Amino acid sequence: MRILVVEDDTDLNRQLVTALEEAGYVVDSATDGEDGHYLGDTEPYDAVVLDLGLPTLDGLSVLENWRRDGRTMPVLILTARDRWSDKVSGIDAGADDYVAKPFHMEEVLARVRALVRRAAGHASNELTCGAVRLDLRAGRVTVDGSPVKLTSHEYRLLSYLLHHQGKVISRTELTEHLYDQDFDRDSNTVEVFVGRLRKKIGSDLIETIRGLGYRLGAAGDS
Amino acid sequence: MRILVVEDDTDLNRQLVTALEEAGYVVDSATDGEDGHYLGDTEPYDAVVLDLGLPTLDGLSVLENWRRDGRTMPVLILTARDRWSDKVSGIDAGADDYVAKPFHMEEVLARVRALVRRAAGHASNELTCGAVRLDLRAGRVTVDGSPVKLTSHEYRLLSYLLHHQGKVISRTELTEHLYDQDFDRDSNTVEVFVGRLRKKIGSDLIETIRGLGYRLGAAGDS
DNA sequence: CTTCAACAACAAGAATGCGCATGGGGTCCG
DNA sequence: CGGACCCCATGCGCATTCTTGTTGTTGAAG
Repeated sequence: MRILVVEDDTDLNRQLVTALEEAGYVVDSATDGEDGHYLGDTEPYDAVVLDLGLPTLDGLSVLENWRRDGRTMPVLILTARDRWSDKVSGIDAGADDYVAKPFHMEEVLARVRALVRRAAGHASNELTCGAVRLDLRAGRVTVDGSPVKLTSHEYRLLSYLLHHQGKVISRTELTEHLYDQDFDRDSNTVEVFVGRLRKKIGSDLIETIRGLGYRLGAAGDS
Repeated sequence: MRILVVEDDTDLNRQLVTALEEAGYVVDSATDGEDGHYLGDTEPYDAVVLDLGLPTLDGLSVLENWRRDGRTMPVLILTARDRWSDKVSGIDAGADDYVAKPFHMEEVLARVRALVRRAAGHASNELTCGAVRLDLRAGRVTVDGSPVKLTSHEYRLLSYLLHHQGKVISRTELTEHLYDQDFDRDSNTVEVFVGRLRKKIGSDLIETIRGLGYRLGAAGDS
């Protein structure tokens, strides 16, 4: 999962990025409204953490522009406790959730988790497919009840596939969501990881759709 | 575990800090309401000892502000014996426990212990994981029944991990809770202590989650 | 039916970077 | 002064990641 953080306070920005990365996300960040807006328009994020008070372009405008351009990724607004009216305008502009500053990092993480989850249409913190079960909160994976040890990239890949069960995921989509901006596109890294994952969780789960990509779950054919 | 003490009587403040440090906590302190409020808002404490009669900003207001900002750490109120009504307002403001002045230091320590324990979801004063047993009251650790001698930092580390069994704890989280404000973040001190602790209590207990942090107990992997 | 091209899976080596052990220097204590 | 303890820096080992090359598979054209 790939997250965008737009926050001008460099200190807080770094904190957010660190915490999100520790939680297993791939994170890009911007410190002003224009950069943030550009990134959100051009890169496919699974969620955005957006501060409202930003230089060069106000957070609300950023959000409004995104929505006008048809960007639908979930957005978590950071707002000062006393700026209550912002919340109302934020709702109008298309925000999905709020956290008031100052906040507990834990709370932001929980809300981001919920946003990503909901955006993919899941209700619980556990994703399952066949014998595979992934606990988002503890970051733990089990197959048939017995725990499986995954490296961080394997975990991210599985998490993304589980969030989009039944959908055909192209290789480009995977690289875009599993890596940050600058990544060498022509390499078969993804295939290698799919292979490893299959070896660990069973090869019948991830289906290859030749020429298009991969699909997890949903025994349907094409 | 990291504790915040807010108490304007410098004498009492020092006593509290000393006693808590001797009990194995990392302690920050403030002598007026504003400083205290700021610290509680910005640093991640595991518990707070809060006097009510404070200069610049009343203790109750400090507490109310914290709660309104979503700070959920347990707070132990110090209140004068004859100000009974404070207790009621304190409950409303979100306090977790009380001690009436004058008090026995032992009582404060016991209550802080209980608060930290409950906040982590434990009922007893003994934390165990596998063969390791930690007695919070006596500050003693045994492995397979035989006592183990830990230095104060080793003890703090183990205590924190035991309080958060099964959770992945990042290095940043550890430094934040095991050290006070000013501490050089980029050094491998934490790893050194994890290494020492493993040598003393057995290396199979603390699991390394590469790139994320450490986890104690819960044999599951990810 | 054969051949060829495109694509995917796999294997194995190379490179990166993380985590760990070790030892020195500093500080606080008796 | 000596000892215990803590912090920090260096260097090594190894897990993880990435690349490269080869083999296998599919589908269409000759």
